[in-house]
Amino acid sequence: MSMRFSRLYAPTLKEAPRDAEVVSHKLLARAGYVRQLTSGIYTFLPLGLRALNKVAGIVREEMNRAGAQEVLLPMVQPAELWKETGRWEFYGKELLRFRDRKDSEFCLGPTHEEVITDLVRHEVRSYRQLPLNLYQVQTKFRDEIRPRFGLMRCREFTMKDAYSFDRDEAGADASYRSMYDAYTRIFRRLGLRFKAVEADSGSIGGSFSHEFMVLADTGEDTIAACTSESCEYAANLEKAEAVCVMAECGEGCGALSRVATPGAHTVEEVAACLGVPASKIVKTLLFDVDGKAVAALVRGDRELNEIKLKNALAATDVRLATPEQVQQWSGAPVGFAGPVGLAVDVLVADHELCNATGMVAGANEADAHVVNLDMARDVKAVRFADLRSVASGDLCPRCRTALTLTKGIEVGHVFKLGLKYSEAMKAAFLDEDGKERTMVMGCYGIGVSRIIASAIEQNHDADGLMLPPTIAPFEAALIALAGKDAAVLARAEDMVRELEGMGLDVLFDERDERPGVKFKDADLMGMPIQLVLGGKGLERGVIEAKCRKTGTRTELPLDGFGDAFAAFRAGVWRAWGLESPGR
RNA sequence: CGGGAUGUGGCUCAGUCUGGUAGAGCGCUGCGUUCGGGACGCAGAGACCGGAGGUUCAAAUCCUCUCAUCCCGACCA
Repeated sequence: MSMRFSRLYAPTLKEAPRDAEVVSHKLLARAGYVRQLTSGIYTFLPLGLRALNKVAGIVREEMNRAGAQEVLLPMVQPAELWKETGRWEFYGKELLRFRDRKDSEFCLGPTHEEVITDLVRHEVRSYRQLPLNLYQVQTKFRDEIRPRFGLMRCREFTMKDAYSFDRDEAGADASYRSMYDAYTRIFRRLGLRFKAVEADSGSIGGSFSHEFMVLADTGEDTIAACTSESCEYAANLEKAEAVCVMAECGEGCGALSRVATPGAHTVEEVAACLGVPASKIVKTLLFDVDGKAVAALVRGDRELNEIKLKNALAATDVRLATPEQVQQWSGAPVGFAGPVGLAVDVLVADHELCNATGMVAGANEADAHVVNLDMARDVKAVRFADLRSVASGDLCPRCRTALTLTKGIEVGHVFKLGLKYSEAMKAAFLDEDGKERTMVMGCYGIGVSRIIASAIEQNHDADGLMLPPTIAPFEAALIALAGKDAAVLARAEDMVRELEGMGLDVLFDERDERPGVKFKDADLMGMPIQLVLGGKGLERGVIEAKCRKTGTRTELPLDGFGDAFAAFRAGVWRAWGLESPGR
């Protein structure tokens, strides 16, 4: 397929819109791929849509190869289904709700577990119909509290979501594995540098999950990965297990006593005031957890991980206590809470504090702390759990090598759901023995529109986008520097047809523009291959080829162009870490 | 929902402090010259200064309210 530049609706901008902050948003807007309509909602222009469709195409191929079948579920969903699983109440404000003319309640689908489970429970009755994996590429709507980062965190976005139904755990595990493998193939084919990591399963629920992260410094998520060559451990920071190096037991210390620490609220201030390292301080953080007062303790030099706290308490809502609550529970302003004599419902501490002695903690009164705190001796009714976030250099929970932290953008997520939805919605079948059993589910998402943004976050330079050949709207841009030279234009036309014959999508820049303008536009738009045909080149029988990613330029002979180009093209694909283009 | 910022031709911005009736660059239209890395000259078109109310002889500018967008935080595939 080819397109003439003069007819392409791709309004490029010399300057990025004021509101664009992240690189991908700036460049997508400048290159004429997308326009923002309102906060978190974008229009896809022809180039953007072509890229989106290229990604979706690869996703479809690999999903189909893995045995999944495509469907299209409604975006508007009735409240009844959501009430059945309890998510009408739990999903919160992110679920955009509205009423129709008959005053019935509906929502815009942020995800489709309810709808798919409803479909399948009506149609699947026998073990013979399982396993089943259905997927769709759909527009989702999530009324994010704060959409941001352009296409990275939208309210309206394109997602591929798949749902598997199996007769038992073993089957569900096989489906999960199959999707995990399909995702690995998909992201490889897309030419992205990515990593699969263990993840918290969040509000979707379920027993275990992996996220697929595109590695980019601008990512919102932090990944903890093992640095050992032989170990594959990698996890989202929310999930990464901390290895507890226990303090030596029975070291003993003097009696608990109170000391004045005027104005020392933070760990740093207390450490400076008393001349102790932060690791000898017990940081006491107060939370309102489902309405209960909770104190969570971690070492002063550690960061509390709220997700871990939430999971440790099997809670649904965790929020930091307000200053008023802190005053009420600890009897002191923020900064002076400590585990001794604290009026809270639940006291949890990180494993690391289990045998700690000689610690410093808040005294639960203004401007005072206690010293010589022995956790085992002085703190009663405390539970221990993994509460802290791992830090760079911490030990890998698998192999005890050092961990490293990197940033990533979540572009895919596979969950093993288990029985959560099938039980709530009674999705059951009869097995060989005529016994009724509940289906075991999994769900698998890919952020299709987010992939475009993440590809750019990962690949761009001062001149514009650089897109992998599998994502770019056109694999090649052919620039004809014709001027008044009709021969150049005619030869370029022939070349477009030849390239199409080789299976390429070509953007043919036949505009009567100055060369500089055409070069700038081509670089900005990021097509992986640029071909430049000019009058002088035509005389000499050559055409210039440039790889957008590496900047490499080569002259290819017009005589025998096909073979020369095929070799050049293969080199471009290799530069992207991709296997040679199939037809 | 807290904190911060910004709304002025299509785009990026100046003008606001110190009120006097709107500017620049880019883009756009026409003509001419130019033509391998966002050319140049000449001539044009294009703005109820986010909205409402108020103060004033006079408001883009001062006051009040409001809407929108962006950033940080809380939150979230």
